[in-house]
Order: sequence, then structure tokens, then C-alpha cells
Amino acid sequence: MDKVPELCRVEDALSILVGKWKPIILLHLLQKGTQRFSELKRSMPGITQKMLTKQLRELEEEDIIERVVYPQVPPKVEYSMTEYGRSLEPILEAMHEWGTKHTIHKQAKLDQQTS
Amino acid sequence: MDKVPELCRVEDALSILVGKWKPIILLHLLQKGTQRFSELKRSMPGITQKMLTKQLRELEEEDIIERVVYPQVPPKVEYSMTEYGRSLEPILEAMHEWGTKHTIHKQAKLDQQTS
DNA sequence: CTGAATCCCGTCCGATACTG
DNA sequence: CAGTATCGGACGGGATTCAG
Repeated sequence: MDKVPELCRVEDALSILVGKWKPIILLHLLQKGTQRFSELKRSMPGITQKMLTKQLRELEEEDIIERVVYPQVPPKVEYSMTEYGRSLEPILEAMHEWGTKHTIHKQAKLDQQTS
Repeated sequence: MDKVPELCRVEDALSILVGKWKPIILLHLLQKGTQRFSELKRSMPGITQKMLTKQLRELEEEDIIERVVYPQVPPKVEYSMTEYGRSLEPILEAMHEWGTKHTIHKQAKLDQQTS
């Protein structure tokens, strides 16, 4: 880790993962491979088309995912992780693991207070 | 990684790191150990007292940092990472490393477009 | 020195409706 | 099917002021 916090690049990684639906979008693409817009939407109950579009566009902008449009009727658009995007997987895994422990940690704290 | 994105805990870890000043606060505490409120403030030009207080409170709430008040005049308050909080360090390091590469990646993309 | 209390603005995000 | 357009609420976060 850089000795100078002012020059740290943690924010750069963070800014890409932040967004109400980005982590879950990435997990779906990592686990299922290429997905159509409608498949992603079905996988995420509660998300609106507007939000899904926006988050996908932002991830595409950072080269994390790839968007392929098939010029046909009805339209077909496929999304997939780029090879570069896959380099985020270890971080997502680490966060998932830590998050799982944290959930337990918080529960233990609650139990302790209640007892 | 969990095979079910719906049950993923990435967000839990993310929610703790997110906040305009949290990563840098954590880096300062990790690198310098215990720090007084005023020391942290001096280390982060641009942060307001309100924001520093708020972010510290939120981190304290999650057991990531510890707050010790010395009842004296003038007041003295020291902050430090908890042992539990230190478990976040690998994640911060991974994000810093990834962020550094991403900065280079973006620059390469720009150069390519310009050429 | 270490805060708390206000005011205020920009952005995120949801709901809804419309389109090629 | 895969979007775009518009409206509006909620929230993060900055500037400033007051207090123990």
C-alpha cells in the first residue's frame, strides 16, 4: 500500500463498484457469462429499465463490460464481462467473503446486547 | 463466491467503505496508528469538521474504528482501528492495486484515441 | 479542541409513460 | 426487446455558525 494516502487509488476501484445495482450486475455476468438485457432485468426484480441501462452504460464506459448490438427486429443486445473486467473478480470475492463475516459479526453484537 | 447473486454480501462490505472520506480515513489510521481528531483533520485538507465527525461515527458504529475520549480541557479524542477493522486492510490494498492499474488502463485508452 | 445544529444544493434513484 | 424522456423525492455532502 502506498505510504501516501493522498495518492491512494482506492477511490478509483470504489467508484466503479458503487451504484445501487452494479455489484449484482457484475456477479450475474461473471457467473452466467453473456446475458441479454431482458435476462439481466428478469434476474433483478425491482430494477427499472432506466437504472439497468444507466448502470450498464457506466460499466461499459469503464471497459468493465462489453455491449453487443444485433441489428434485427426485435432488437437483441448482449452484455458480457471484458477480460479486463474479470480482473475485478478477486475484489468482489474478497468483499463478499468479508461481508459474510460482517453479517455474523453484527448479529453476534446484537445477541450480546440482548443477553 | 456464492452461486446466488441475490444472497451476495458484497454490498455489506461496500457500504462500509463508501463515503467520500472513509477510505482515506482508514488508510491514515492503518498507517499511522492512533490519531487525534485534529491530526486526522490536518491530514485531510478540504474535509470539514462535520464530515469528519460523521464518517468517524459511522465507522465506529460498524466496529471498524475505536473512539476514546479523554475527559479533560481542552478535549482530547483519539481514534484507532479495531482489530476487526484491520481485517479490511487486504481489501483496501487490493482496491488500491486495482485502482492503480485502472488509472494506467484509462490513460492507455486515451493515448490510443488521440493517436 | 471536538464537536452539534442549520441551511442548501447537486446527484442518485424510483415511478411512469413513450418509442423504434 | 431495448431502450429514452420527464418528474420528483431522498440523501450525501459542503459552508457556516454556535457550544462545552
